[in-house]
Formats: sequence, structure tokens, C-alpha cells
Amino acid sequence: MHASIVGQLKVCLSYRTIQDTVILLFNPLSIDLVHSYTEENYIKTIFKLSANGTQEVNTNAIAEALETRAASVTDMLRKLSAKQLVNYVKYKGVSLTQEGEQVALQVIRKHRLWEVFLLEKLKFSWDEVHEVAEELEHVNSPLLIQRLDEYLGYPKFDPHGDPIPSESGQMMVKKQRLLAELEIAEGGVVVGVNDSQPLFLQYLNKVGISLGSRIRVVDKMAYDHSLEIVLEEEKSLLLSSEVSRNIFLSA
Amino acid sequence: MHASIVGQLKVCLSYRTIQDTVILLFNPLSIDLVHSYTEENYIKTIFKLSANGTQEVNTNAIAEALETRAASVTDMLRKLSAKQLVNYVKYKGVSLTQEGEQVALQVIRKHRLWEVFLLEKLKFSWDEVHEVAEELEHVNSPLLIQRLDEYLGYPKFDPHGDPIPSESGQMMVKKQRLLAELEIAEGGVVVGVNDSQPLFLQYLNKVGISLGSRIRVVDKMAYDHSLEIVLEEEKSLLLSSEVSRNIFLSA
DNA sequence: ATTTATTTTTAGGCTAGCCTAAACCAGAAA
DNA sequence: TTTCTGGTTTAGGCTAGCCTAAAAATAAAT
Ligand SMILES: [Mn+2]
Ligand SMILES: [Mn+2]
Ligand SMILES: [Mn+2]
Ligand SMILES: [Mn+2]
Repeated sequence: MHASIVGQLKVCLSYRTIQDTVILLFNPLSIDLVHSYTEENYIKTIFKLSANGTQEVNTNAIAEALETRAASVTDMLRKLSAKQLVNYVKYKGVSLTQEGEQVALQVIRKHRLWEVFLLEKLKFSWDEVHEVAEELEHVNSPLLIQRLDEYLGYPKFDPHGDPIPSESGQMMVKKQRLLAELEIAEGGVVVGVNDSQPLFLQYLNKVGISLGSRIRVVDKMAYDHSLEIVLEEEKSLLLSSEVSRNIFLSA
Repeated sequence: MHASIVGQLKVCLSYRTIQDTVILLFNPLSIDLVHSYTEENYIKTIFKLSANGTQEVNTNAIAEALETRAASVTDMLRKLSAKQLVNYVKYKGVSLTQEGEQVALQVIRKHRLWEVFLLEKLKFSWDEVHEVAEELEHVNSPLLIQRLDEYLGYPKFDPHGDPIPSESGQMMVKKQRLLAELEIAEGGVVVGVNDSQPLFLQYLNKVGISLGSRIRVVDKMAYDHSLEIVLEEEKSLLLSSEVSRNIFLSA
């Protein structure tokens, strides 16, 4: 009952009542007001895997990212395709439509604003925020997000240095370089991480690296691609290749 | 896969590893760590319909409250019964078990804390908070709720005057009287509402009644049970029976 | 004590989202 | 070109949560 009404409203942006006549105003780029928790997670994953919407994404990659099976992904891709949220050609991979991209950006916006809230207001640490934000990002209330943004002072970045998309779905592109790709004697300030998993962030906590840390490359080990660095011009550290491929420095 | 593991862990409160042996510690009053969105809504509804857990609840009452069908309720009651969350005897009604009551109190705690947050921090009005809290209440993170409680300064009441259960599941019982049951010349301070729906709260906004308002009964109309009252000893109002049955005054 | 009305349960069926196993396709290798 | 192989889709089936319609149990009225 409710579901069918929502279904009908999907393509209806607004309506006016003039005397007895209800006039529905449609938009060619129809905007689904609400998507399921699951749909949102698929769309967000496709967005991230396609390097912010530019590349085609494989079924298996989505399955791995969402810890599900390829067959389940195929099911969902057909559903999202029917809803015009993705461009999907069998066997050829998938990409987001304009509309799908906007949905992704809104979910990411919510996720990152909640992360800021958890860190700034509730004193979570940067390795604790992601898991909870993963749930909060699906709460659907435009007013809530608008007020949250205001309350937080319109932050531009989340606790991991990732840019927060605007209400209209614009996201800043950060100029940054992977630590792993610097040459000896080069350096910079840590402006982001490529992995928000607790274990990685806890590792950074342990060795004393956080957003804003100054890092300079002292040596590169040809054997295992590990890096010798100096942190804040005082502490010398040896970072594995794994680690240096997940730290972004200012360009 | 995941589901079955969660299923097994349900009755497991904690575990210890001693050398190669994993010892599981069980509790007779097994505590389900997590329940579905739907299960939580059923349990909360049963709690409220049973006047805080004391009375038996009918299938049809639950169906009406959740805007679903009696057959669906029966399905869920069998499921909740199997999980030991309710005492259910076919055709005889249902009540919460100790465990079910604790689940209800935790959901209500989350709901009301979020309502305080929305009002106090995000400047929502008291008629806007309920709908959003209805979603937020299902986000599952004990740390989140504990920190939120702390951040809000351990509030005791929500924006509608309802008591907030403690972390351990204790809820204050408020001494209060229905405005509809006062006699002429009696009065008191508004300490709660019996209905949190936007339309009712917006009505109260309009006539100027809020928590803390002083009300004195001037006359009672035998015809339709409407009440003539004086608000703050200055403004005279006529309230319908419907309205006076949804306002609580200090006892 | 019967009959009637109401409430509740059962029977059967639907969709969303997931799974495994088998079939299929496309690009690489022979 | 044909064969192999890894990635993808289809086939068929599962559970949660919902539905309608029919049957059964209880409560109310005669
Ligand atoms: Mn998510
Ligand atoms: Mn983040
Ligand atoms: Mn709810
Ligand atoms: Mn409330």
C-alpha cells in the first residue's frame, strides 16, 4: 500500500493544487526520493570503485567490496538499471548515471558529516567513526542533514581528510600524492588516508601519524618497497609498502 | 553465512580463550545483542500498548498501531516468541518477557535521547523530532548512545515530557494527571503530552501551550466534554475533549 | 444452549535480497 | 581458428516480512 504510493511519487518532484485539480510537475531527470539501505550501499560502492564515477566497474569487484556473491550483484545491477541509476550492459561492466552519481554523493555527504559529528561532538576517535557512520548514512531526512551541516559549521573534510560533497552534490577534488610515490628527500603534510579501516588507523595512532603530520622520505628500500621517513623532523620511522600506499600527502 | 554466526552468538554473552580452548560463557536470561528494525518496532509497540508492560496486548491493536495486518502480526508474534522476547499463547494475547521489556526500554531510550538531541542541538521543534527519531532509534551502537547521553548532559525527559530510561533499563514513573480528569477550579503545570503526532503538537503551538505552561480549569461543558481553561492566568481557551485527553498536568 | 459476530490464526502467495551450482561469454592462449 | 579459462549470468531456491482469503476459536447475543 504505502510502497505503491511511494513508487508513484518517485518521478514526481512536486505538486500544486488549484481548486479541485492536482497538477503533478515532472522532471525528465527523475529523482528517486528514497532508496533502500541496500541500494544505497551498492551505489556508493560503485561510485568508489569507479574512482569517483569515471571508470566501468566489474561485478566481482562489487561482490568483494560488499562481501556478497557475484550472482547477487547481477540481480541488483538489473534492478538499479531498471531504476535508471546505473548504465549496465551484460558482461560489459557497470557505471553510474548522472542520477546514480547524485545518489552516491548524497550518501557520501551524509556519511562524512556524521563522521565529523562523531569525532568533534561525541569524542570518537578517527578509527571508531566509520562503522557507526555506515549505519547513520542511511537515515533519510534532508532537514536533519542540513541542520547537522550547519551545526558542525559546514565542514569541508571528514576525519580522514576526505572532502564532503555539498548539498547540491558537488565534491572537491583534492590535490594529493601517495606517500609511496615520493622520491627520496621529498616530503609533505599528511592530508588523507586511502583506507579508513580501524586496524590501519590504529597503526597510524601507534606510530604517531595523523592528519597534519609532516613527513619526509629519507630512503626507499628496493627489496620490499618499504620507506624510511622522518616524522615532524624528529622521529625516524620505517613504513611498509602497504602503509605508504595508504597515506596521502599534500601535492 | 553471517546470519548463522550471529544466530549462534545470540546466547553468548562473552568468551575467554585459554590456550587452545575457547570457553563460552552463557547466561540463562540470554540477551540478543541485535534485533531487526522490524522486530524492534513490534517490541516497542507491544510495550506501549501494554501500558509499560503490565497488560496483555491484542493482535489487532498491534496491527493498527503498526499499520499492518493481523496476519502479519501473528507471524511476528510466533517469531518473537521463539526468541523468548514475548509470552504468546494463541488467541490469548501477548506480553513482553523480562528480556523483551529490556529491548523495548533500550529502543525507547535511544528514541528519546535522539529527540533531545534534535531539539536542543539541531533546533528542531517538538513536532518535528518524532519522525526522525523513529529512524535513528534503530542505529545500533552502545558507544554512540552512551556518548550522546553524556553530550546532552544526561537528560531525564524528552521534548514531550516523557522519561528517558537509564542505560540499565530503568524508567521513571511520572506522577501526572490527565487534564480531562481535573475538576473545575483545579489546575497545574503541563508536564507531558499523550500524543506526539505533529498535528497535535502544532495545535498546541498555535494556542500557546507548551511544557511548563500553567493551566487552570474554569468550566466543563457537559454537552461535548470540552473544557474552558485559563492559560498562564491570562488567556482564556476552549479545549476539545480530544485535546484535553492528551495533555498531562503535574499531580 | 444456540446462534451470531468478532477476533485470531492458517493457508497460500508475493517481493527484496541473498545463496549455490550450472551454464554462458569473451578475451587470451595455443 | 579453435581451445581454454576466468568472469558473469541464469536457474532454482532460501528467509524475512508483508499481503488476501478462508478457516477456526472465542466472545456476545439471543
Ligand atoms: Mn552503509
Ligand atoms: Mn571517512
Ligand atoms: Mn522505529
Ligand atoms: Mn517523545
